[in-house]
Amino acid sequence: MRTEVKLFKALSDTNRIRILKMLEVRPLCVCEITEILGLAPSTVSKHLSLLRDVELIHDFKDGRWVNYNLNQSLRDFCTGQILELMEGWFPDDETIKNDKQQALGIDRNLVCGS
Amino acid sequence: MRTEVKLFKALSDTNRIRILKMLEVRPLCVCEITEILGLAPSTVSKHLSLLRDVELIHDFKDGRWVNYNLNQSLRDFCTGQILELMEGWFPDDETIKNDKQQALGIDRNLVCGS
DNA sequence: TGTATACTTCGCCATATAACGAAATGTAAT
DNA sequence: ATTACATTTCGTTATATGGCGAAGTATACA
Repeated sequence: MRTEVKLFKALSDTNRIRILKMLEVRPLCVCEITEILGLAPSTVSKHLSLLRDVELIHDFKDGRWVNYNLNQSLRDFCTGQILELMEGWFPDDETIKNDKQQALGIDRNLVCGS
Repeated sequence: MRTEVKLFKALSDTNRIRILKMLEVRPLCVCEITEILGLAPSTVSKHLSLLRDVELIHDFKDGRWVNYNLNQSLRDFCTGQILELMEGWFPDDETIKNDKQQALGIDRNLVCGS
């Protein structure tokens, strides 16, 4: 039961939900997510490591960037089911629509180190 | 998004998960749940009102008892989906198996006011 | 080798949460 | 009416959480 409670805890935060939903669009690096959320990098990093701990997301390096994407392998029963379910959620949420729009257009070379 | 975050928060606690799973067996009154969880009645009452707030459960009176059961009507998209999903979860969890066993056998006339 | 950039870890603070017991409320039975 | 019992509300306490900035780590480029 521990795992599942941790999974729900990971999902119990607006900013973490926003991250998951923007990763539906495409993989993003930390500074892109930071830019979209408007939080401190350290805060975003903490959210990401929490989401990674419960295997909702996965990270892979690309040079100096760390990219995050949704866990595609979905080995874990509960986690996979929840991610799949949430694909149909928030269709009309303005924040999420806006986040996704930004995720599409954002260019890390312009955003990072600005 | 508020609603969904509140839903996940409601699910982010071991005791509340236990309550939901024991209510799969049958409706229970507060003192029965209190007995099974081994918590103070005030604590259980608070958990129940939290679960009711997000419409995961429903209450109905029976004399001096307040019974709680799972929200059957499942009007809300997310809540219903989650409840349905969770029916397949925790099949081997010892705590939950034991809780359900107790829920089956418990008699409020013996348990309450003891 | 040194510097810039991306990210993480750490330490701190404010707020949220889960627990309890005591007191309040509501209902049933005497 | 009074008493007993079931439940809820309130006040308190300890711990968890989310936020930040500063310091540390890692990678690329000059």
